[in-house]
Amino acid sequence: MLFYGVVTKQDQIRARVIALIRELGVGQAIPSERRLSTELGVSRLTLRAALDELVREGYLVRRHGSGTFVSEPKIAQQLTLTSFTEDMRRRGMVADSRTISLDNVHAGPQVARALNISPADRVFQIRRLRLADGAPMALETLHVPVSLVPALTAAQLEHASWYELLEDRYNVVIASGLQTIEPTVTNEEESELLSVPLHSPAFLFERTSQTPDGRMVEFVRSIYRGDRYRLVAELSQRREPSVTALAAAERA
Amino acid sequence: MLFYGVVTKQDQIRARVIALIRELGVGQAIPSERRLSTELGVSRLTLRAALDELVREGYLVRRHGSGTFVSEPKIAQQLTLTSFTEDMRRRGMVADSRTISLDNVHAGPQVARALNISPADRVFQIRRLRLADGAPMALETLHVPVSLVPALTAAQLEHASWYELLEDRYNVVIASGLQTIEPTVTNEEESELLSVPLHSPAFLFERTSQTPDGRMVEFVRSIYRGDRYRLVAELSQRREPSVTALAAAERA
DNA sequence: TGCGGCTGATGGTCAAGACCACTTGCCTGC
DNA sequence: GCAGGCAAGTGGTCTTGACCATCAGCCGCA
Repeated sequence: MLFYGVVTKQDQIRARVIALIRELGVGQAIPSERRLSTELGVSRLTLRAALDELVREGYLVRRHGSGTFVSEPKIAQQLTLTSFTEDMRRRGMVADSRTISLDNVHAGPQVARALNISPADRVFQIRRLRLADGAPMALETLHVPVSLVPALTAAQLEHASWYELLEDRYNVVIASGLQTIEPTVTNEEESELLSVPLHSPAFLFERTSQTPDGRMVEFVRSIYRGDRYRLVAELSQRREPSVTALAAAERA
Repeated sequence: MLFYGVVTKQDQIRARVIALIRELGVGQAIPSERRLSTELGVSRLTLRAALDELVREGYLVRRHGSGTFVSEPKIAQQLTLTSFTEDMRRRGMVADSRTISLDNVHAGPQVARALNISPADRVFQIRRLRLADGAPMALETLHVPVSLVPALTAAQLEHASWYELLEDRYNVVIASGLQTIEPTVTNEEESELLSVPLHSPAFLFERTSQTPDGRMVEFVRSIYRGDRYRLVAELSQRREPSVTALAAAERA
């Protein structure tokens, strides 16, 4: 019946529980499942499905026989974010960017395969030096089909988010992507641009991104300084959410 | 009353579906939910709960109105798992291990800080070469307080999972951990053990793990060969359209 | 021959209820 | 006063049954 997006009851419940979570403090218990389900007018199953998702995402912690509690804001899952600017912001640094070159070139075999286009198709090849707190952090080589962003200029890249530019000016929205991470060492050019000694340890990130309907948008190859950048991941056991902080807090 | 392990019906179903998946090829459809649920003698909801998990873990993909299919073996989400053996299994390789040394030593400053103990406390320092399909993949240095596993011997480490050993023999369960990842290059010793040239790119993983009540259990430092190992992360946009969609629906 | 709609099968969602396992605190009996 | 047991409340699991949304292929009509 509803044409505009299917909003399931579960999604509505999710939104209301999130609102509830915001009202409560960390460690506070939300109402019991049975109470919440009657209050919100849904079956316990539906309520649980919504809570399940919130638990998986780290908003809530369940404690069998005791209740469901608002958990510590989580930081994990660094690898789900996409924007250098956002990444640096989370790390408490100020991001900046310096465009080194912008060329209209043939895709060539590797880029063509990554973007699922013909090697003869034209792409913009953009090289940017990424700065954090004013010092070089990463060297980024971005490939994007000319057909997607025909009027792209270097000026547009300055002082503007690449993804906002895509969305606002070219109406291209990125929905998902695949990123691989390898260790490497810097070559001469990279060393010079990043201001590190030759053959310094570095991360090589390769990312492809696509629109909701599966069109490939970009292929990005980034070299991150190993001495300034590292990944952090929280690990948690299968279906054994971390009760640690809560338990400790309550003992205190 | 029931003391013996809790094996839920859902877990049994999961195991049977995984067996089914192994029999089928990538892209093949598994039986419909209704058929599977009657064949396996469980309700459709229970069956779905098991499938949900397998979908989340990447074994299956659902296609509304069409069926549920065996998906490409996925590698993503490396960072949520803890066991080398499991990691390799997911990558379709056979894991093995060779213990190089096992020593009872003082913790020293770095390990003490990681494990939150005194530098004078004694820890086992265990070095293991990790093999995948018979070839060296990683070099692991494990530190664990002697007080936690007083009777540990090298023999116990052979052909047994470290985490199973902890749980079964010493009743130590690991609930969560923190892992950092950096790029590095191999030194002489690492190069020799891993059979790679000197100064080869490699990952340096450092992990600390703790029990549900916050006791630190282990500090692990692993060097992974960069030419054989890489991380893959799927990126997906935050699931916040719920809010806007909800607003739209309520206006309708 | 082509195409459009119909139809059956599939996954997606939801309800109401039941019982189990665990936690907590009260309260009784010692 | 204290310890143990008991009971209420909580999350965990599972069932039966129902309807909706989507897909794919069949079949009849043009």
